[in-house]
Amino acid sequence: MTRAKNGTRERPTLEAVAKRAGVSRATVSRVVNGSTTVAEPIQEAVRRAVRELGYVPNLAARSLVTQRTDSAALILPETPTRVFSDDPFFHGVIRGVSMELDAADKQLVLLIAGSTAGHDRVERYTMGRHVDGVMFASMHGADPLPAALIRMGIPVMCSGRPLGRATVEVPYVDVDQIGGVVSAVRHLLDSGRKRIATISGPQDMVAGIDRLTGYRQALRDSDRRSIVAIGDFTRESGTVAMRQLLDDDPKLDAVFAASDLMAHGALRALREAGRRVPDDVAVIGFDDIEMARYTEPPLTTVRQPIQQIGREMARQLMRLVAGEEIEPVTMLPTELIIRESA
Amino acid sequence: MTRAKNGTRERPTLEAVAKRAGVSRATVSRVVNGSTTVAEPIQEAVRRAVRELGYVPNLAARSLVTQRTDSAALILPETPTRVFSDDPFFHGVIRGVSMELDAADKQLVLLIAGSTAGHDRVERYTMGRHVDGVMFASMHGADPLPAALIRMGIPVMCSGRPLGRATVEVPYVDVDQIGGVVSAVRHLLDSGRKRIATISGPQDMVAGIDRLTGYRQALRDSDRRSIVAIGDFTRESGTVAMRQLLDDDPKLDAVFAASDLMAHGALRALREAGRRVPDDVAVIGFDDIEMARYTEPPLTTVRQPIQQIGREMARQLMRLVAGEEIEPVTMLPTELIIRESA
DNA sequence: CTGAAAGCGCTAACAG
DNA sequence: CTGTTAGCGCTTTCAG
Repeated sequence: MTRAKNGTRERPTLEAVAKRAGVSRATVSRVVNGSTTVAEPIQEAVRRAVRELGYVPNLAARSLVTQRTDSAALILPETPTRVFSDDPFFHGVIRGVSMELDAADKQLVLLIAGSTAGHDRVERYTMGRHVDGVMFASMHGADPLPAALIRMGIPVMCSGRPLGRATVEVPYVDVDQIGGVVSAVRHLLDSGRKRIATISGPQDMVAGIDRLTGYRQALRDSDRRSIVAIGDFTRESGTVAMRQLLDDDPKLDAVFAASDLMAHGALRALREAGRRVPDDVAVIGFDDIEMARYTEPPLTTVRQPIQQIGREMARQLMRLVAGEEIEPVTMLPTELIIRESA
Repeated sequence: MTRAKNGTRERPTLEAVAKRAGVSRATVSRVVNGSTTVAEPIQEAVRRAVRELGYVPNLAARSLVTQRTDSAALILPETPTRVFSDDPFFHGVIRGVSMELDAADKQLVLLIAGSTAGHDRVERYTMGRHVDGVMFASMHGADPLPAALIRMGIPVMCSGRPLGRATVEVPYVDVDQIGGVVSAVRHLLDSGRKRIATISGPQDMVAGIDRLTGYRQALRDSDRRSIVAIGDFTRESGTVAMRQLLDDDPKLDAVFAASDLMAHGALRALREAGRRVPDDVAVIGFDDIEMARYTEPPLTTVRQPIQQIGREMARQLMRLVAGEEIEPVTMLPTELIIRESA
């Protein structure tokens, strides 16, 4: 049997260390926090006492007075299943955020909140000032939490423009979604495609909305009509959407999919339907994930710097936490990567 | 420009709410924490004051006195890249932990610590009592942190037997690795295979060590000699190891890979070498990941209940946090799943 | 350069 | 049922 220690085991406090070292609590605090204004011999004595007692500062007590925790949260309002799917978005953002926070010696706290209960807990956790700042990735619909946190004075950064009319300004970093899509669709137009369809992303997510907007905008300037099917960014939904598109308009000769995963799914549906890519139908994706180079044929796609989104979010957040001013929106570039599929 | 609020914006405290509602701090505290021993009209008054002021409890202050945070950490000592690779282990454990913590209304705090600096931060974070308990998954080598936390009186659970001579007992949940491997190798022996090789996992991880032990143990009872190559659980390493194995012993007729991913990689190397599976060489993997059913041929494998590892870790941890006693080791069963590859 | 004193915001006896 | 009181463990003026 293992006996639960239950936290009740006496933990040495500053007081204890002070007594042992024969100094005051204030002095111990200074040494522990690296103040240089303490005489060397005393510093040594304090450090020995710390070591002997195994003293570790109580962070709750410290942050109660300093109002800082030296940690930041990244909130992913998704189920673990989706976070760990083969969509490399989360992976990239987390990597970027990690790197930047590492450099600032801040602890990254990852909060995954797929369920409603989870979302409520995250709200309590962040509003309760367990972290110095909060980042959001992959928001669905118009989540009121970012604005609520800002009203509480807690720094917030989002990846992707937050949906909903903001009563307060929520800063965010995004990539030039519309510009990227427009250049993709233009490429299709320029190469003489007549019937250009799109497989769009979910319309409760800003990336889904913006990419559809980009598609419509690019077609508006031409005389082509739009042909739309809705997916949810997954491979499977791409296949389903492509089939439907072929049903709707058997003569379509190009398709822009709002994610590489959906483009991959579309490739499969096209193959099943006996269409050759790019001869019969040109395909363009979005994201430039690793896999895009290994599909048959390799995917023309719009590259977005996912990892940099994470870095930029973290960097701006650190500035906010430090009390600096920042630009409310940071826009990162996208780039059309031309391969064999279009 | 967005002005940083920097946390300095006056946040209403219990005191403020109490004054506004015309009651004492204690009463407000009772209402906020759902005590029923407060007269209904007063409760209502307090709730209104809370609403009007937008009061949110300061969790640092609360946990300073309650000694609880209502959150638990799951530590993944890996880089984000590996955590988000196609190895479904992390995904499964996180899912299991999430579900169990959800049920207990505790916040899951995910700490990813690939670098040394990251590991140090995690140490400070957990030792500083930011969480009520700590879980470890996928430990490498003999990490001293679990034992250190236990000595501090912080409840700890590990997935997989912790390596290194423990000065204190670190409770863990594991699956019956050895039993699973033994049944796999027996299956190979029973079907008449003579030269059974293994692609083992990394030897700084307990899963890697135990599965190799199982292999050796099963062969010890027979007259077969062991043929070993070391991988690191990734698909790529499986391919490399299989090539080497074929070099070492071109006549081998069976291979046990310590993970399905490595088995998948091995399949590829075998195909390249012109070996048919299972006719020339039988292959067995470990994990029973989704993909195992879609390989060519489908993989015979040892199923381990990954998600349940997470659930069990979280459940036991909650008991420790509650001050209950638990069994120091929880063993979960494995099961040989026979498909076409062996 | 060091110590004393005053809280940070909250909960939990203990009285009344 | 409600208010008073006493800290939780730490940092930070302010004196000395």
